[in-house]
Amino acid sequence: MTDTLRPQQDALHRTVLAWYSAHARELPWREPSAGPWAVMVSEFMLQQTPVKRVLPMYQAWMERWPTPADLAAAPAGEAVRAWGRLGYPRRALRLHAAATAITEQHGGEVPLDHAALLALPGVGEYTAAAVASFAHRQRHVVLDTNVRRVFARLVDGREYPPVATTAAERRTAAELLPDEPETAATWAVAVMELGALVCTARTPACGECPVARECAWRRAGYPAHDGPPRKGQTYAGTDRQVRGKLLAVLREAHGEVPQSALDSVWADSVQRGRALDGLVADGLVEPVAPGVYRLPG
DNA sequence: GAAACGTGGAG
DNA sequence: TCTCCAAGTTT
Repeated sequence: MTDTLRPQQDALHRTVLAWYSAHARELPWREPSAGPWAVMVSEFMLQQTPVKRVLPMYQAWMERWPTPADLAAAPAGEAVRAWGRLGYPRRALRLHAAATAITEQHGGEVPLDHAALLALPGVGEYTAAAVASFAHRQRHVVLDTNVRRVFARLVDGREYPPVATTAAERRTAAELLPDEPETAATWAVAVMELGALVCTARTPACGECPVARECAWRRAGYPAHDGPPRKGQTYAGTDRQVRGKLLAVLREAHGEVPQSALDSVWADSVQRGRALDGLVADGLVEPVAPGVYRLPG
């Protein structure tokens, strides 16, 4: 950062960090006792999934598999089953695969290095940065949907960030990131928390916002989002819904499942077959004999 | 870069 | 009821 902006940034940092220390939620993966594995598990579960729904699954998961080696020792299908209705079950498979890689290639310890984290199954740019920052207290740009929205409003004066992450967003986040690693790590989670609790997507609580006075969006009079419409997702009638129904049957039946049990959840046999093939291709379902399926061993 | 990938709660 | 959205990753 430039020297002229430094006093301004220091003030911003202090304000947000003070807000965080007063308002941060107490979440199990933020406890001092939570190690890198706990952080990694929480990050996988939190991908596109609200905290409220993650909490109970997370608790059960960590009790059952307290270390990567514990999870790696279990069949992948057990991970898929324990994932329950969290959604995007491929995450369970990838978390299991990540645990296996950590056990076999990293001596059972979650890697410290951002690049090594990124190489793990299911770990993308965000999750690698989050684990390196939150668990290992390193300095990284952590850009999730909350942070992008906060900066879009605070810095760019827009209601929402662009559809896809841009270089400009990365630059903004990098410039605002405190120099000291420990401070940067807390700043990252603090901005995220601000986006989750105050600077929310639907109805932001600007009256509670510690940086409202500095907010470009507020200064501009809260202009409504203009750009291209934000992607809406349809679900009813899609292959996704069928996959969900099929996998639910497999999860709840402990053991092998006959074709007839799967046939009963969706009438359209063409779509049903396509969905089942997809699940098998993804490794979420294992054919054990003609017309017999189960979760992967 | 677009599209696929689950599920449930809130407004 | 129906749309929007939630700590993204992979192909």
